[in-house]
Amino acid sequence: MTYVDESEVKSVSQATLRRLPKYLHLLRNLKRRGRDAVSCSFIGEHLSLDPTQVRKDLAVTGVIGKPKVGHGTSELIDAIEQFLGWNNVTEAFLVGVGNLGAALLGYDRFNHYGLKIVAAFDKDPAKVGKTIGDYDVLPLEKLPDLARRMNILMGIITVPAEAAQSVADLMVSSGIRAIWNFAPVNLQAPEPVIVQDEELYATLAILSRHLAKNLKSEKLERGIEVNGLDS
Amino acid sequence: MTYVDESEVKSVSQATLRRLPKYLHLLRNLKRRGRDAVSCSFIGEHLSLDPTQVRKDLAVTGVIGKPKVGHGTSELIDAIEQFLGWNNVTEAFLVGVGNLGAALLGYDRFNHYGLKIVAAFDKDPAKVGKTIGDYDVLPLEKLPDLARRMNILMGIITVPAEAAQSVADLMVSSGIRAIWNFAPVNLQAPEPVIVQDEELYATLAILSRHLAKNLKSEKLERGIEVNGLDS
DNA sequence: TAGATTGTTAATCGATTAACAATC
DNA sequence: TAGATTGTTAATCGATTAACAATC
Repeated sequence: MTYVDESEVKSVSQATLRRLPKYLHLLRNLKRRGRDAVSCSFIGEHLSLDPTQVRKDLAVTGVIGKPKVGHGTSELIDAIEQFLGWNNVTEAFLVGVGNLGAALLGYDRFNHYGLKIVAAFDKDPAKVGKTIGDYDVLPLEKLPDLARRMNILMGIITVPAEAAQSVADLMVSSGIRAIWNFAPVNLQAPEPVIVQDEELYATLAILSRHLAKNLKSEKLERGIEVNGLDS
Repeated sequence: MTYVDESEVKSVSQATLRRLPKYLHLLRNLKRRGRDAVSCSFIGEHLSLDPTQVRKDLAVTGVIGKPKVGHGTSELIDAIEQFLGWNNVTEAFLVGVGNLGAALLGYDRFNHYGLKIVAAFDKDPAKVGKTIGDYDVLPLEKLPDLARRMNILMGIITVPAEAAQSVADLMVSSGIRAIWNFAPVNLQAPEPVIVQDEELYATLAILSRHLAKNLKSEKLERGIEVNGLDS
């Protein structure tokens, strides 16, 4: 039995964590428009979510609302930011300066989400030394030493699938604890490192299936009697 | 009661749909290496998934395996591609030629996933007329007419959050049925259109929370007695 | 044949949703 | 005060996992 207090560092479902940025985004908009309190029903309506779910999600941050009033907008924003650590900046290294990598380097909005990419690396000698936006592309060999010295905890992988695991290994052995992986492969990493895949093709699959199904339905409907009564 | 046969056009959980591209990617690799049959346990091991889950997922495509052998690699690949409609090319329009939009335009791998971006649009007159990779950036006003004439069913939104809903509305009114949304907002679209958000910040939230939690644990551990026994 | 693997039914688990007392 | 909204406990729902007979 360890004495790391679970109420202090409790585990929250990924589903909840994924919704928190949506709340944050909405709340920031509301605040900008001068709204200083908001109910969970209001949030739910705007994000197409069940109000009870909103309430439960927000509860993980520790905020307490006022009956009949709701939650203070600023208070809620602060609570979510603190819960996600977005009140502090996390510095990250990015490896793989292709199209996608370059796009992320140029993405200036990450600073609202606690993230700052501080260096970019590539294995390809043709890319090393080039400048992309504000970044000089560094050789991959320099990553371990720099990561240690700068105490970098987050790595972003935007290399082709084949190279992704070896980059992950390098990151892990350099002290990186959290990996944001854009390559379409299952990466292995030992505790306490976590890997999160950005599965572009997963999203595409849902859209593609929707269209494929529609086409099929239409064909069927053309051949088969359909009446409009439901049930 | 409609006579659209549910066994032909059945509904599959999003979780399953999201895993199909992973299977596909692995299977293509295996095929390339000359493997012509594969068991669900093997797939599960490589993707860190329960073998029963793999079996159920693959069942939606209609493939039938052989006891003791597994499934034919090529057969499985074909089945998944057909199920997702990736055996045919879906043509898509992209709106918003910023960093991310440009990256997607330059992404040459989509053709393995049934997608072809055929035109790029932007509202900003400064960007219209420019060439990005193989694409001439067209003015947004041209989208409706072109979409109708080319029978475009998929739209990709890479504009800022504020502009996303109006772009979505334009797409919907131009006959587009599936929207891949990279802007961090909840978009509304009427049936039978579906919107899928690519929630970059959702993934980031999970990673950030992991790091924030780690830091907290470490602080706690420094102050509080911890012993290594579990349970 | 023996046993690896299939497909399917049942059990478990966790997340979402509903119900409701507490309260500003 | 009355009622909108909270926080929480219980019910529902769906997805994952386990169990097992069928079979090449």
